[in-house]
Amino acid sequence: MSKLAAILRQQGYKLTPQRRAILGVVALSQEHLSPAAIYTEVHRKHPEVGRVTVYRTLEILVRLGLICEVHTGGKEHNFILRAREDHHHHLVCSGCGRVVDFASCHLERLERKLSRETGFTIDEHMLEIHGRCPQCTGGEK
Amino acid sequence: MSKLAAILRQQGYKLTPQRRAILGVVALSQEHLSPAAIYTEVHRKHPEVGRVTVYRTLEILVRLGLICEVHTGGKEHNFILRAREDHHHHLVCSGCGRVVDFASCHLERLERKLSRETGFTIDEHMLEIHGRCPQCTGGEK
DNA sequence: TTACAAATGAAAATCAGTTTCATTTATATT
DNA sequence: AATATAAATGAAACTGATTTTCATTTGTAA
Ligand SMILES: [Mn+2]
Ligand SMILES: [Mn+2]
Ligand SMILES: [Zn+2]
Ligand SMILES: [Zn+2]
Repeated sequence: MSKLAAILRQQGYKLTPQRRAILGVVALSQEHLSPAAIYTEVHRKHPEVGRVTVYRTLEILVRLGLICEVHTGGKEHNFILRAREDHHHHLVCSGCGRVVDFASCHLERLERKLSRETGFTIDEHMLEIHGRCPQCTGGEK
Repeated sequence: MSKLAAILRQQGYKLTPQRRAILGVVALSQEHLSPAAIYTEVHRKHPEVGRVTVYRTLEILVRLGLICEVHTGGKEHNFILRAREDHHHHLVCSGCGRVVDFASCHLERLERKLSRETGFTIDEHMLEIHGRCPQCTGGEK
């Protein structure tokens, strides 16, 4: 039983063949994946898995913090396995979708300032930087 | 003739009543607006303006760099006049959904460092901070 | 005026994602 | 193993924002 499956089980979710299949695809991919891409991949080996189940499984994985969304600018949602660090940010290439992780962001001072000025209690932040990777820079879109 | 209208004209776009109306709404708003919100506002005074024209005009304004998109996390696109600030970020209350805007984020050094290390050309960043507003702090999830 | 490419909008299409609901199934309990 | 049952599933219908199509209108230059 995979790591993800074990966590799902432990959280009280049933371990269905459909979920196993989806978890397998998500866990093995190094790239960020759209629900459609996951569906296509899963469907190849397990034609009994429906699109709705892909969406629902992704929803659970996000809720449990096992995957996170990558905002790529397109109209589809994109998800990627969450790394273990608590700071996990993305540098996304708007040309090819390539994603570079980074962890340092030095937002502590900004957060303290905002907290002081607004009275908010700060829990977390989401930071994404968009640009073009070396291969996509130069070649026009 | 407004500033925006003049630029449009100068770029070879025809100055239609519909575009004047849309430009007026966008130029006067201090907030970021969705196409639907702009349509509603414009439609009040100029019922002859259709939704499609709102979308098409916004597309032109983005292309000319006169407005920019604000990523709010919702499903609608949101746009705001470009002139005002380069940076537009959100502090979001996870309790009640209240949103506070802020502009300073001091990510220049981080962006330079990432650019140097990865070879990426940096275009923009999206920063969202989540927490609980004064009214919601103390309450449960 | 005239000419005509540009612009418009009603309607239809698209497209990702969500909801509904009748049916199936994983798992805990006998 | 048999049973009970809430959870999970998927086909189909729906949603809501955006896009496309295309017949008609219009701003602008000549
Ligand atoms: Mn790239
Ligand atoms: Mn805002
Ligand atoms: Zn961070
Ligand atoms: Zn709040």
